Amino acid sequence: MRAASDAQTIQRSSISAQAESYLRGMILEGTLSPGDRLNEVALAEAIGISRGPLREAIKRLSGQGYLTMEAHRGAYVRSYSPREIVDLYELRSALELFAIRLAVERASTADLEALNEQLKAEKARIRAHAAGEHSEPYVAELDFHQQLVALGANAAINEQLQDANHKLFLALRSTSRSERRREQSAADHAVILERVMARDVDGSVSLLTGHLMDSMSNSLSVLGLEQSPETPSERTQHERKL
Amino acid sequence: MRAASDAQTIQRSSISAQAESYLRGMILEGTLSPGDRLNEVALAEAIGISRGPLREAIKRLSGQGYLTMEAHRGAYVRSYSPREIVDLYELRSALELFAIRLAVERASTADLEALNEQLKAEKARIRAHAAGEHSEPYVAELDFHQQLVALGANAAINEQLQDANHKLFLALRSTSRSERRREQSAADHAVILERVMARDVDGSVSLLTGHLMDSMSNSLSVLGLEQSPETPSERTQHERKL
DNA sequence: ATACTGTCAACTGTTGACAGTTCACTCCCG
DNA sequence: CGGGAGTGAACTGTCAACAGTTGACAGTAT
Repeated sequence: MRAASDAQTIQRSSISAQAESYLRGMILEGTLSPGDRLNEVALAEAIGISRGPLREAIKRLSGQGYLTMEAHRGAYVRSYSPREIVDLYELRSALELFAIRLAVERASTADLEALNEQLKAEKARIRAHAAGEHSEPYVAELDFHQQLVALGANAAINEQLQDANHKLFLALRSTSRSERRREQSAADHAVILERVMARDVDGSVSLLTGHLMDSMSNSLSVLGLEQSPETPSERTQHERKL
Repeated sequence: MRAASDAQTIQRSSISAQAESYLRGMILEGTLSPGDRLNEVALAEAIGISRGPLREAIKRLSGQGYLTMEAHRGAYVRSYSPREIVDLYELRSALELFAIRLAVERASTADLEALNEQLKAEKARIRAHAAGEHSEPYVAELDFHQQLVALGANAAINEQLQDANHKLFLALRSTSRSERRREQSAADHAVILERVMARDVDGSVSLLTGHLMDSMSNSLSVLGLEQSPETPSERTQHERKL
């Protein structure tokens, strides 16, 4: 743990708020992995605060779903079962497919063009990173989805989507994505955005549907899971029809 | 406040967990209204616990979005602007419209029939309650949506939907619904369920879309708001097309 | 050797006291 | 008589000590 020094440097706002973002950072960046148990005294000492504010931060994060708590046994970094991962993908689909309709309706042309520029820049960056091997590109890809949905101008949906994306990111951190996949993904984005700029609701929705499906099935296969733990044929069939 | 006596009686699990469900109860049942400030010492004393666990409960509820916190000024019961209410309605639509597709795919005929029976019973109850004036029927209506979505068998979506419904319930508590509306709503439910039982995806989706739109526009007009605070024509147009 | 029971260390849950901030009220000055 | 700085009560933020629970380990009986 890099702990204390960093926390000291922040030194602003309430200690419990600091602890919260510090902990969230540790979780999101992988210092704390799913399933890990949080030892209060050790953590508090490492951060350089007392247990009170730390406990409050833990409670808040558990309210947000990043931690689970067992009575008298402490807090654990939440881990996700294959089923829960599929559920999260579906949740994400529900939000994005609705949001893209809103975006087609509401987004200003200027905003869309700005996003388009950004997309081009990212494409170039991916090529440049040919063997660079950062995990950034995945974050960048999430960014596209996030920003596209943001153009739907619905704060509640944005918030939920960001939450779902964070959790998926956690659940899938271990899986690395192939160069090939990344380029495909970027290409998909471009086509989707093109349809949105043309204000084509049905086209946008169907392209995004396909993109989300690909993304899910790819992640699941990398994890060594079949598409659908329960009812393979039905589930696939459903996704196709959507 | 009825406070201490009740809390004493519970006496199980951790005090902070007690405090949490106690507080959530007060919020959901209206003892605490949106905008109210929570005084820690007074609340703690009323419940009969010390401030530590109470603060933890507050932090957890704020993580779940029921409370907002201002530094050195305490916790407030979250209140919703008209815009946020519209956003919540859209979030709910996004979740339900996706979930009903899942339900059409996955729900067992037996489960659907059970829900159908329940619906009939409720219809009868609404008639019986002619001038009974309970707020229950609204809860019952939420129940239908909740259960229908539950048949989609996606825990993440269920959870988010329940959350959205709770928040809408809070935001709209003051508005009372006419007898006429309630019967219309129950009738809608019956038709929707009928389409689901026929495994008709498109029919279910379009009926549910209409039902959700009606529900939203009705609530907003009761609140004295126009459908869309921002761009009336566009927004309405969008909803129609959906 | 195995199963059961009692003990102990480690950790979480809770409390009351202390420190710092905010807000409202008062008092003074223009 | 109105407005602004000063003061104090009330409240939130933080801490360190205390109490209760859990799980593991060792010791004993079968």
